[in-house]
Amino acid sequence: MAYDLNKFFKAISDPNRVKIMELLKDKELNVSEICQHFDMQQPSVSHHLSVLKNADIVAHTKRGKEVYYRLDSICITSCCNGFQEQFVDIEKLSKA
Amino acid sequence: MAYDLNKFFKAISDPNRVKIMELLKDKELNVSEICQHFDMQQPSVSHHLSVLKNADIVAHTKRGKEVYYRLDSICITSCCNGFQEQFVDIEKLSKA
DNA sequence: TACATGAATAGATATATATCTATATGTAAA
DNA sequence: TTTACATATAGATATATATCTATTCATGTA
Repeated sequence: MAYDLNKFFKAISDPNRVKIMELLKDKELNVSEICQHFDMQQPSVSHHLSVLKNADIVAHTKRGKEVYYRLDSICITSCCNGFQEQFVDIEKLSKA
Repeated sequence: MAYDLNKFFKAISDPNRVKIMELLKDKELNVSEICQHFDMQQPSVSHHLSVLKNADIVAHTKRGKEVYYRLDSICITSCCNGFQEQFVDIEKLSKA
């Protein structure tokens, strides 16, 4: 099944999820560590993580009791580029 | 005031609005012409257009009774690129 | 095995948003 | 100067989503 671009954009259209992505920019973090940066309760953070995971924006690995999350940069790049290409004629743009 | 990236992603996270953007890919259309491609009523289409306009994704020009809408490719490009740069380390990515 | 801890899930509720109908506004033409 | 038409706005309602509390599940440890 083709990747759902709409799912990607729904996922990143929430500021708390974008903030999670920022936290994960260049390091893995587990759920508790992510929670420390928010006023939300842990289940809310877990909800946002599941939305991000469902859009393939993050991946996760369980190590012991903790679940570590990390960013999938390739997904971000391909979605952003794919969307652009869908609407922007590169040649036309370079003439502007 | 800085451009609100979240507003951009909220705007493009609705499939009907993305469809409007597709219709406007390489031509201007007025509201009635856009309506013909949807089952929604005209006020709903106007609502979506106002969301897109508010995010600077489309611009409009009134000519006589009609209001013509067109895509702002530069906004799309800069938002997609800006978002990518916020999360993706280009150098790291090219090594992958 | 019982207990403690980290994370996910369930269910309820509040908030945001998409859509509708009705109406207002602006413009051209009869 | 009325009338018709294109679009926008207002207000109501339905749907989606974010958040909360309570609970379950999984894992490690006493």
